[in-house]
This record gives sequence, structure tokens and C-alpha cells, in this order.
Amino acid sequence: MYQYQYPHPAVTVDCIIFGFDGQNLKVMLVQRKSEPFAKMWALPGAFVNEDESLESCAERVLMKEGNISGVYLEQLFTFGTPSRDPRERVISVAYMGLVKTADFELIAGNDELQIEWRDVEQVGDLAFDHNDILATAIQRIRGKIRYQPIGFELLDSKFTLPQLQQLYEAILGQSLDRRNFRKKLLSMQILKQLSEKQQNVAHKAAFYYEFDRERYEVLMKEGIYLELV
Amino acid sequence: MYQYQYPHPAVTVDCIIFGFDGQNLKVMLVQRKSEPFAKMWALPGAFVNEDESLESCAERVLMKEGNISGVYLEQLFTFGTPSRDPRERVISVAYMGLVKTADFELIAGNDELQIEWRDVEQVGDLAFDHNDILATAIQRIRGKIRYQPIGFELLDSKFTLPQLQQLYEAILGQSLDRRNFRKKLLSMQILKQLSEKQQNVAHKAAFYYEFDRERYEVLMKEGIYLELV
DNA sequence: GTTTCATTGTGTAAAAAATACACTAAATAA
DNA sequence: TTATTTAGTGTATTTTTTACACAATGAAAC
Repeated sequence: MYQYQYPHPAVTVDCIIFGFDGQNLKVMLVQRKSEPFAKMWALPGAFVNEDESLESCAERVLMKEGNISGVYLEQLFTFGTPSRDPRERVISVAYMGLVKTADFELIAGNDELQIEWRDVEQVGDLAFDHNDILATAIQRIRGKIRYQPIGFELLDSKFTLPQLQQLYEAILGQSLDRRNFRKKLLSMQILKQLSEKQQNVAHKAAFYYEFDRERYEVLMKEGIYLELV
Repeated sequence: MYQYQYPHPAVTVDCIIFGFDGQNLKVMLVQRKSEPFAKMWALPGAFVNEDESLESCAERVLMKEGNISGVYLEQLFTFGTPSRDPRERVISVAYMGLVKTADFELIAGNDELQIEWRDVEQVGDLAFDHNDILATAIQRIRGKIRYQPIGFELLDSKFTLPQLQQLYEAILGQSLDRRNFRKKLLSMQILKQLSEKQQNVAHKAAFYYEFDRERYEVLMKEGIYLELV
């Protein structure tokens, strides 16, 4: 048992992991095995260990659920309504992660019945206040994708411009003009065109591009403010 | 004593309260009475009570330090490096507040030797990781002031356009063209011009304006994205 | 092997927004 | 009465955003 002079809340990290399947934005959900909210779907999370930073805790969750590391993670918000967990006071620090679903090998943990990628439009009632957390995350990714090149985290390292546009449209929930999208993105000079094209597509093949991280770092150092869409 | 089956961290809320004196951006600092970091300056904060939300805790801190309530508050970030407090594991949820310094009657609390408004450019070494927290807050307010009308929280309800511009210049750290600033702000239609003018100034008196909150709410509902500067 | 289908890739003109810039008006102080 | 300081204003130029249509490509179908 651990003793303290004053009451201490429990602290968890919950992860909103977004993925993209080429069509729609997905979020990783797990089905809880035990109470509270047994059998309900929830965001994956873990209690913070004593000697672990919040970000390490989020990384640990990702490793546990999908055996993956080195992905984009950012702290989203901390949820601390006293009654949000019926067991005891639990404060949850939410982290948002962006991954390539193909890299992820979904593995249900010990406390979980199932794990899956769910379309963000098809998420029903989640355990705890996880619907609120998810809503906050969607708001954040929508706001952020316009001026930070985080979208590339959701695609393979080689991607076509139409694929990138599809991703933007899925996240923003609106369609974009193809010519203007290309013009704007290419004018940023953070994309490298490859000589390689798509193979085995029943229509004109699109060229592949890569995100030019070095070039992006240079722009950031110069204090250039990108507006991507 | 409070007992738990697993280790629980302590959780605090630290507040970055910005004020504006007409010239420069200020931040509220307190001088610590006791160890650790006795006599050093720090951000005001408090441990989170068991039945108190994080935001309520931030409000409690503001009430304690300046007997003020009903001000703009937003959650900034949660700092959780395991070693950030030498006593025990302490996770700190930082809240950023914007206030009119004139409304604030600074009152040093029991644990504090002094309390004061310090120019954000003149802040020396602070206790704990509070310099990092402050840096994060300055970054946030700079990013945010461009597209959300939070600046008004730092001014009296009646203000002149040159005062507003001075505030923007202080926060952004750059000077702005007077004519373009006026044109842009007024085109947003979120300011109401009053018939009243400045009194007792040794130059042409400027008209007072008020922030038009209702009009702003309408714009928000319509999903209008403001770009204020 | 010709046609069909689906999708990629491209440029320009018009509209809107951002920028640069200089003089007169008003209020107190000298 | 004059000097000093700051408020208030408009326009021309540049830049950015928007709207929009057709030829090229590659596999699939016939």
C-alpha cells in the first residue's frame, strides 16, 4: 500500500490514435473486459507509472496495443472532472497520436476483449468521458492540419497527391479543389516528387511524392508560417 | 493518511496569469516562503482538492492571490516529468489566465513572501520548471491572439484602438501598421465605437470602443474564422 | 486491338486580401 | 499663440485566393 498525507488522485494517459485507410479517418478503440464499463468500447490507456513521463506512458500504451514505436504523439488535454471515473478520482492526460494503420499490428491487451480501427463517424457510446475526449481530438486535428504538416504521419512515406488530398478531405469533412490543392501544397516546397508512379491502377497513374522533412525544418527555423490548405 | 494500492502522484494546478499595464505584458509571480526553492519566484499554484475540478482549482488560486473571479482561463498544458519536484512525483496542470491588472488586488498567500506583476521580458530563474511553463504560455498567447479575440480580456471594457494596438504589439513583439490594424479590426465588426473620448491627454483624444461579445458569438455560430492581425 | 472508363495533370483570368505609405485634426503644455 | 504629441483617414500596388475545362494515361472490357 502507498500512503500520502493528502489525498492523491490516480493519473492515467488515454490515447486517441488516428489512422487513415485511404478513405476515412479511423480511431483505435478497445473493448473493455472488466468493470466499470465492461464490454464497452473505450480509448486505450494506462495508469502512469511512478517513474515514467506522461509521454513515455503514451508510448507504452502504443507499444502494448500495436507493438509500434516512434510515431507522432502530442499532448491533447487533461480531463479532470471529479466524477469521471466511478472508482476513484482519476485525472486523465490525453495524448493524440497519428499512425499509418498498415504499420500497426493490433493486439488486444490483457484487459481487453477486442481492439479495432473504427471510422470516426461510426463511434458509438464510449466508456467514461471518452466521447468528449475524442471530440476534442477531432477538433484539434482539424485545426492543426491546416497549418502543420502532420497529415504525412498518416500516410506511407511515398504517397500521391490525390491520396494526400483524400486525407485532407476526410479530416476536414469538405472537398477541396484539385488544382488549387496541388498548387498550394507544391508551392510550400515541402514535397519531393519521385520518378516512380503508381502501378496497376485502372486509370492514369499518379506520381509518388515524399515529405521533405529537412526542407520543412529549414522553413520552421526561418519562422515561416505555413498555411497548407 | 490516505492509502492506495498503487502509487499515486500529487497533482497541482499552476497558473500563468497575464496582465497588461498599457505598455508591456506582465505575468503574476509569487515569492516562495518555504522549501523547496524557498525565496525563489514561482508561478502561483495549488494542489488539486479531492472534489474539485481542475478549472475550479485554477479559479481558487486566482481568488486566493487576488480576490478575483470570472476571468478568462484556459488549460495550457500538463507537465509531468518525474523529477520536476524534488519532494515527490508532482504532475502540474497549467492554466493560462488573462486579467485586467487594475481589477487585481495582489495579496500574498500564507506560503508566499511577496506577489507581484513582472514584465515577461524581465522574468529571471523561476522555481521548478516554471520557466518552461511560462515559455509555453507565451507561445500559446502569441499564437492565439491572432485569431481569437482574447486580447480584450487584458484591457478595460472601454479601450481605444491605439491601446489595443499597443497590446498586440507587446504580445507579438513586433510593431504593426496603424492604418492597416484599424482597418482590419474594424472590418471584423466585433468592436462598438462609443461616443466618449479620452480625457486629459496632451494630444488628440482617441475614441473609446467596446468589444461586441454578442456580435462575436453570432460570427462564431456561423463558423466564421477570424484573422485578427 | 480498339474502345471505354476512371482518374491524373495542367493554366489563367477575376476577385479578394494584404501591404505600403503621408498628411490633417485635435488636445494639452509651454 | 505656438509647439508638441498622437489620432484618424484613403488609395494604389502587390499578393493571394478562387473558380473553372480539357487533354493524357493506363487498365479493363469488349
